[in-house]
Amino acid sequence: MASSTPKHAILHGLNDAQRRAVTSDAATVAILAGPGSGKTHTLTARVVWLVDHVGFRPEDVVVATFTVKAAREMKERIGRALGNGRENKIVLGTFHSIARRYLAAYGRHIGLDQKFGIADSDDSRAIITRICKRFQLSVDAAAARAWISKQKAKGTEAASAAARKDAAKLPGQRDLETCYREYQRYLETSNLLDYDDLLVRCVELLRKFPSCVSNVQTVLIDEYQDTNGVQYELMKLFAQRHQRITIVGDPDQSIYGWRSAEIRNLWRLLQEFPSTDEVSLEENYRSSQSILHLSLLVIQQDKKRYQKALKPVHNRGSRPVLRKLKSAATEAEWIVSEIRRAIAMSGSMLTHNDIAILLRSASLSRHIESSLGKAGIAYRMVGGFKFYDRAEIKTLLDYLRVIHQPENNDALARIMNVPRRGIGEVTIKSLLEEAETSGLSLWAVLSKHCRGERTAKTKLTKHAEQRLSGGLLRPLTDIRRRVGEASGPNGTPFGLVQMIEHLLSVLSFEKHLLASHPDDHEQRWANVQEFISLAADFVRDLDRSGDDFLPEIEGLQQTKEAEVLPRFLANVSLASDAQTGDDGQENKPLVTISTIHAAKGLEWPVVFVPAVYNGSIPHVRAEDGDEERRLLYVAMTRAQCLLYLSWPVFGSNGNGERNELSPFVAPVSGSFLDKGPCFDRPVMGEVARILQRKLPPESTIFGGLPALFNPEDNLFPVDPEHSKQEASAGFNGEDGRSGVVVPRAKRPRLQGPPTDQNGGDEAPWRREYTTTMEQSSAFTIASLPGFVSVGAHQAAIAAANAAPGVTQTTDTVKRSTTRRPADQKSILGFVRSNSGPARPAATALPSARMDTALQARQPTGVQPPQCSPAKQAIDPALSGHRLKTGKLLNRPTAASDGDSGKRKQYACFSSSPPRPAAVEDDTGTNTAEVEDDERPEPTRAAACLHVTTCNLPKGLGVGFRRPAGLGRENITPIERLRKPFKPLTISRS
DNA sequence: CTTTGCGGTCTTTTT
DNA sequence: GACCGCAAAG
Repeated sequence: MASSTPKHAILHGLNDAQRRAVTSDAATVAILAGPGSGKTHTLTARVVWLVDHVGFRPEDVVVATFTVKAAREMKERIGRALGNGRENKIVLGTFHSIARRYLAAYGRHIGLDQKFGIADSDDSRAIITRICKRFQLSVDAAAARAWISKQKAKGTEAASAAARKDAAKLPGQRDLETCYREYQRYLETSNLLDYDDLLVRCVELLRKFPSCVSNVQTVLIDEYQDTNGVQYELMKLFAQRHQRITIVGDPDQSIYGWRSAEIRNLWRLLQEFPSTDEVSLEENYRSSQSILHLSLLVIQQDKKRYQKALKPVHNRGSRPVLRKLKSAATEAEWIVSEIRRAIAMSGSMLTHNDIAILLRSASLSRHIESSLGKAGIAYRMVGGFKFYDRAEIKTLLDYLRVIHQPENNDALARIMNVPRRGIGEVTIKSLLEEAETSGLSLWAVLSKHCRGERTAKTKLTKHAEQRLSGGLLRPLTDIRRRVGEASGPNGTPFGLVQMIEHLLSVLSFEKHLLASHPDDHEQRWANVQEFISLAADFVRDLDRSGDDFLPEIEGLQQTKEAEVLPRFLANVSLASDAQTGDDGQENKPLVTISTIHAAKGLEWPVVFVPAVYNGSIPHVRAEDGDEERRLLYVAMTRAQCLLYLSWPVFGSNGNGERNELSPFVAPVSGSFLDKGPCFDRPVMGEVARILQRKLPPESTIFGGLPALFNPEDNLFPVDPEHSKQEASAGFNGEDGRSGVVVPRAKRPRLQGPPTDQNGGDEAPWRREYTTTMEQSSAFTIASLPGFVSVGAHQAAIAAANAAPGVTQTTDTVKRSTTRRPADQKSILGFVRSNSGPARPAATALPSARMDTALQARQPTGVQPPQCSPAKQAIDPALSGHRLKTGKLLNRPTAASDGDSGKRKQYACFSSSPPRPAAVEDDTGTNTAEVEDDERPEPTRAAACLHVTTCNLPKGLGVGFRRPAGLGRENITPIERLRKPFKPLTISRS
């Protein structure tokens, strides 16, 4: 074996199912698993396996993720495992960035100008608004934009089918189409691609010139449930040569439906690649049992979902909290008080880094940010406002874009009067119109006018003309020229940073800021400085690890991307956020505030999910209620040890509007604590075990408590309304029918006045027994004494598994089957049987083993790889994923659900984990084991406290470049491929 | 024609 | 609390 990494090292620390997924020799592998089951870890290991063990060249492996953050993390992890910087050769990134890379290299084959720019959402909005005005279209610009984006995202296959179907449709349709057409025409003349175009054009490229990807051996996709139509096509096209695809996903975490993500793509894949090896990972290594239990109670309200097993590995932990507060402001204060309490009562075992506040909308952060700020707690905000969205940064970027692409009318129009040049809105609009109707670019109109070659129809004052010519056109032309010279032999280097600095001085940018933002010009100027250092970092990282390397393919000309500027601009457009440099500010612990969407794939020991009221989750404007529920599920399953949901009873817009508890939470509200848990020794001990940390001795903890510290969560009334009889009683009606075991909501005990409860209560943390660190090893089972490292523990399990006689492995571990449990059907089978018209779901293959399931789809499996057969198999109701909760039209299972709550017979899926409350958590199975692979990276402190930037380790955002042709032996891809696959380590019967 | 000041309107999620 | 449209002053 020519493996650089020994096999056992790749597989080290993986459980059986993960191992099977990693080593599977099937061409297509689908890994379906719930949160915290090590999906990404498994995918990473498979990449390493494919490279080091199977022998694919890294540059022949494509790994696509959905978000920039995921791509960064993936790259870092692969880098750690692979070493030698080989991760830089892998074609790894978001779908959009990979597509851009291919278009930059080969785009001219499909007639794409090499210097194409990327139109961001602001650009497209502006363009579409203008088009709607000019053509007097009777459509809302925003709606048109959404429609156009949907059209593109559908993918060509679906689009052509749809086109036939609704040929004659709504009256608005015509206008929409006109708008679409004009929009595309405009983008083309400005040499711009919008986000969707990147994918669409790449599909076109790979379809017409398959040789571009002829080297690709295998394709791996993370968060597959979020792919949309085009991305699905793109995936297949990348893999067109060898059809080797590995996907990882979880239908329950599909939260991008609004961006045209299609869960259906999962069925579609299984349909089109019938011999796909399905692997499910069932152990949850992240959360405590009680967190998992409650999360499942929430997600199971969706009766149409494909149910997967999810087995907690950890101990029970403390029950999640559902806290009711008076207002959003109180809620924020309460969060601060709980953060302080948790940290203090853990003796600083927990730090701010361990805490996340996850929001449905970024705008909800206002109160929370101000409370944290008042309390002096440092935080960072992920998602929401972005660094590059700041006005001053956008202006600078627009200047850079115009330097790069003079024909970018929108950018030019935006900067024409910034800094002020005495040119108003009206003039600019008129000039833009003139440019568009005359077929010239705005730049051309202006420069011709100023040179006297052609007089613009629009009147310009002498003053404006002068400033335009001297302050805009000339300097930019000048910069452009100097960039050109720099690439010559002896030219003085005029790098990106110099360019920006030059620009700043030519524009007197600091003065401009002072004039236009007298209040906060300092902050804004600081942002500009930050921007410069970002650019410097980018240039440096480009030198170090390179970017955008695509392997050479024989007989196919690549366009080399030489210039820094276009790459910088592309990086900005495609990166969701800036990575700030390592400017001073050591690793100060920061609380994370994030949108739920941006938190996917991450985990924290302590998670707050505020604003769980109707209108926030589910959001008022949300179209798909089930998706909103999944969103809540994603948020809840980020938590490892402590989970807090909360909601303000009264809306914050003054007029005493009442909120309603989220309907996803209300039915199970009784399963929550109504206030923060008492952090006594056992509770904190469990936290420590889950996190594998050392809990300081009690003396240290109490010694460190500030004076007058309140050890309980009783600063705020449990029922802020004082009325004892309202609450959530109304929601319990459905429970019996839906079969969810819900303890009756407990009436919150009436609390005394919030202030004076301290002395009276018996101090709950002062237990009779003291559990010291040493004694706490007794919590864990004898065979694995004390706190062990993950690696050691995994090794122990592995060893135990290897020796069949040894019984000390826990039940949980032993049952970590490598396949679906006996009563869990293939996900494809699930779809099939659900789509059957009157088939009682419960009887459908009640004990289908995988083999039978496989057989079941074999006959139909041989199908033309078109989407039509797949469509047939999908229950339309399901594919829409739009079924309302509780409207369970007389399902035959309803009856069986009702009776004795032993083990629910879910319609054709597995035994599923809502563990009855009676299950003992101390069966000795739960050693403190943790898979830390999905722990968020420690992040650097922001430059200042309240900046909303996300700091990630540097050097990971950029792609990679390698001197072409270096270090590559003359082994053709084909020969590589011929290498025998390693036989499976796990026997399959 | 541009700038400034005022009042009414809305507030998802991301590449 | 930020953004748009409108009216009046420079």
